[in-house]
Amino acid sequence: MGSPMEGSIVPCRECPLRSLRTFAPVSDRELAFIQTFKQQELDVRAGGAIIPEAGRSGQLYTVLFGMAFRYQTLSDGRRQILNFLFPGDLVGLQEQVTVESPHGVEALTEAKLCVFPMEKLWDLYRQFPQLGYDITWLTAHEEYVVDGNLLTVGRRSASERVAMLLIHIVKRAEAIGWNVDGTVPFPMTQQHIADALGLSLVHTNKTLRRLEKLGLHKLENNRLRLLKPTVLKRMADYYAVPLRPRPLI
Amino acid sequence: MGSPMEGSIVPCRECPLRSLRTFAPVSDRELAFIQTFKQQELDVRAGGAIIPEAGRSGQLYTVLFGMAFRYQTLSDGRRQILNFLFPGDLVGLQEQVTVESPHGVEALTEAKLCVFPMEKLWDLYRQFPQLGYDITWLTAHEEYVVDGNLLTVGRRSASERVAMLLIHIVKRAEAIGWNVDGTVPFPMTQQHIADALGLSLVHTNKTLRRLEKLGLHKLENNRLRLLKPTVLKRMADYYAVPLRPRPLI
DNA sequence: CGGGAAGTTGACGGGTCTCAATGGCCGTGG
DNA sequence: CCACGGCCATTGAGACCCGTCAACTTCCCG
Repeated sequence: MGSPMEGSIVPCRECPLRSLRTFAPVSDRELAFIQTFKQQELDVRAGGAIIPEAGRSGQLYTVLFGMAFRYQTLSDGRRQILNFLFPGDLVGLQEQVTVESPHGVEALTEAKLCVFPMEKLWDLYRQFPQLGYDITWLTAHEEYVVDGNLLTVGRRSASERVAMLLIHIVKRAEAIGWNVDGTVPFPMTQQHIADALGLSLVHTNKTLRRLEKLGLHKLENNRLRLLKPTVLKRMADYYAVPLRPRPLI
Repeated sequence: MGSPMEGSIVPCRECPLRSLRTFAPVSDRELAFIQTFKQQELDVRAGGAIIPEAGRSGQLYTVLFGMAFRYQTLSDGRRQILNFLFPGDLVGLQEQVTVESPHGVEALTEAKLCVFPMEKLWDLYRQFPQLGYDITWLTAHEEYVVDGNLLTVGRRSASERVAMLLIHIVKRAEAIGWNVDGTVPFPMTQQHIADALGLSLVHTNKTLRRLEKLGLHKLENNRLRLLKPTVLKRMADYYAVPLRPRPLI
């Protein structure tokens, strides 16, 4: 998943993500603006907080490398993971909506994020309407992902939920070239999976083991391999939706 | 909830929603543009489809009056309601993200919607950056709502879910002046509630009855009255989050 | 080696689901 | 006018999926 380069900030024109086909190209002018928009970088360790659940950060973040997740908790500690974040994902916009932070964001692995100041967001909309539209697009896309998670948690059985999660993780990982030799990184603990799927830890474990014993997938060394993707997709009632090329800011 | 005015289109400068304090003011220039952006109006009966779950509409909609809901279904018919739509809510943006429609939108009551063509969306971003930002805001806000629903469905018990729904409906209804004499419109059937909360119809019924017998709320004539809002809020672990003034397009 | 986090497994209880039957309301048509 | 059918709400009984409790193992890192 890469490692942080201490001391030096990655210039946007050399951003390793842009060379991926997943991301739509940008003009030189736009790229130059994004470079000025990028205020700094944020390095976090695995398990570190990116946005605390209480309080405001007043900033936007794009995941540069590593994985993270958005979550919300009840006062007695029950936690729901809203979605997982991959490189290229934008976080922090929802803070514009509420006065307090509506959710927490935590790193799943060691990660690096590009930091953008909210104050310059207005310049972006005024000077580069296309980038403004791209931000809307990214927000709508994230909502689309959360919609899917809500369908999963609300209407799928435990096995179906786990199957869905496995497929989804692989799909997102593949989009950014993380499929190496048929396996993708899988840094989540079973507690993360349980919190994402609305299940208990114990039941998550049993369901995972059952699917693994059925030979549908294999989890080893924090990497995931789908052995029978077709069966998993049928089980989850999954069908791929073609996406437009994705903007990157 | 008002009734449709056959034959005549509501001019944006006379939009009955704008006089509500819930919505942020706009400049005259912006209002004039919104007027040209508004292509037509769409009238739907209760239960009618606004956006079919398959296929694309290629348009944006703002609810002018009435209620609706977004949903997604599995191939065997299981349905999850993603969120309820109130006047002022914007729908249709997510279609930009996928090639096919990611969700269906259905009217809950007789309703009227303002229709905007996607093609002119680009003009909006270029000529009126503030409106572009507003659209992002509305999208982020809807995601914030869906986030909350995901927490509810994933981590709250049946009673807690029902309590949460009741509070949420009242809050949204009050924001647009629908609180009359301590009651708000409640057009959903128990099947809608079940599909929104990820519960079965039978269990939804029993839970509703239990809370009602406890004297926490009263449902009558398709209107809802909260009798013990404090108890309901404690039960749901609800706490109000202050929102910024809301844009209206 | 020691200790804590993560994973695994069994037993048991309970919350929720499914099946089934009934009654109320209302629009339709005979 | 009333019979009828369909949708919605209500309620009971039983099954089952999933949660909780508890104990143990494995893994990892200091």
